[in-house]
Amino acid sequence: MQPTDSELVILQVLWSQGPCTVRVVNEQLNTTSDKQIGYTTTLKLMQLMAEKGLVSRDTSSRTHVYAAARARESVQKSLLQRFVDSAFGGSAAGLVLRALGDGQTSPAELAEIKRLIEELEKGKQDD
Amino acid sequence: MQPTDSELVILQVLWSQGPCTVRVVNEQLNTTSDKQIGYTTTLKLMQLMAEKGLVSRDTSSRTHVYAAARARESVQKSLLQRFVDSAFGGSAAGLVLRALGDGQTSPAELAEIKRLIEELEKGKQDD
DNA sequence: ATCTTTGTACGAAACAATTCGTAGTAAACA
DNA sequence: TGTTTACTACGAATTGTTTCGTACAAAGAT
Repeated sequence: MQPTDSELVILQVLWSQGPCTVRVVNEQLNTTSDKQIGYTTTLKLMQLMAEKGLVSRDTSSRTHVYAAARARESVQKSLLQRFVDSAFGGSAAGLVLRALGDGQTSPAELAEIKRLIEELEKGKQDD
Repeated sequence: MQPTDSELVILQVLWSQGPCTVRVVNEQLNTTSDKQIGYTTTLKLMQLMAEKGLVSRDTSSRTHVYAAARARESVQKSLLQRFVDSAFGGSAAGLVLRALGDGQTSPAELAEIKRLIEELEKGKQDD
């Protein structure tokens, strides 16, 4: 199952910080963004995420500890798949061209992408 | 304002076919996808899209004709911006690397992307 | 031992997206 | 002209997401 936008924000915290309590996540959200969000809102969201299987939780102590159930890369990949299909008619190349066309990408990043392309062209599959 | 997923599906029809009536769009949706959707559902959606400014409509004849209000490229660009921010922490390069890493991209497309990168490296901005 | 703090659970409200039924009207047609 | 068809408008049900208040229990402090 795919995370919603709010769920994704929480997952980002779990991915960068590792397993966290609700309080830590909630404070992270409130310091990172301008928008304030209530503690029980975060709690409820994370409980629903646990039901959906997006996160796992350790309930062995009173204060539960949550962890992302899937790796960041894996979730990004499936979100990307859906996004490419709906917005770019399935053409990953179309998306890439538009993403790079902005001139926002640094020379170093461009070089890295070029390197990847050259590897792909050398015949091998996968990253 | 950004289109929702369903709205985007309708926009895709309008972009590829040009201005259309509700009936044409609805038939397109029902032949393209497996899921059947009622005529009034499509109508309502397109009416809401007109209110939101996502489409314009010509009401001079009884059968209204709808057209996408913004160009495909422009909408793709803003959807992409949002997507990169929420799923890739703002890193377009990260997204590109993941999009290409699948091995789904054809050699011709890879070549085109490489060409774009080389142009960008040559110093110029824009696509 | 009591009071305060910190946690979970849960119900429900607020909002948004999607779906379709029904009503009414203009057009086409017999 | 009277009937059927094709269209728009609109209300409302349904579903999903986000929000938070309240209730209650465990832990910690006095």
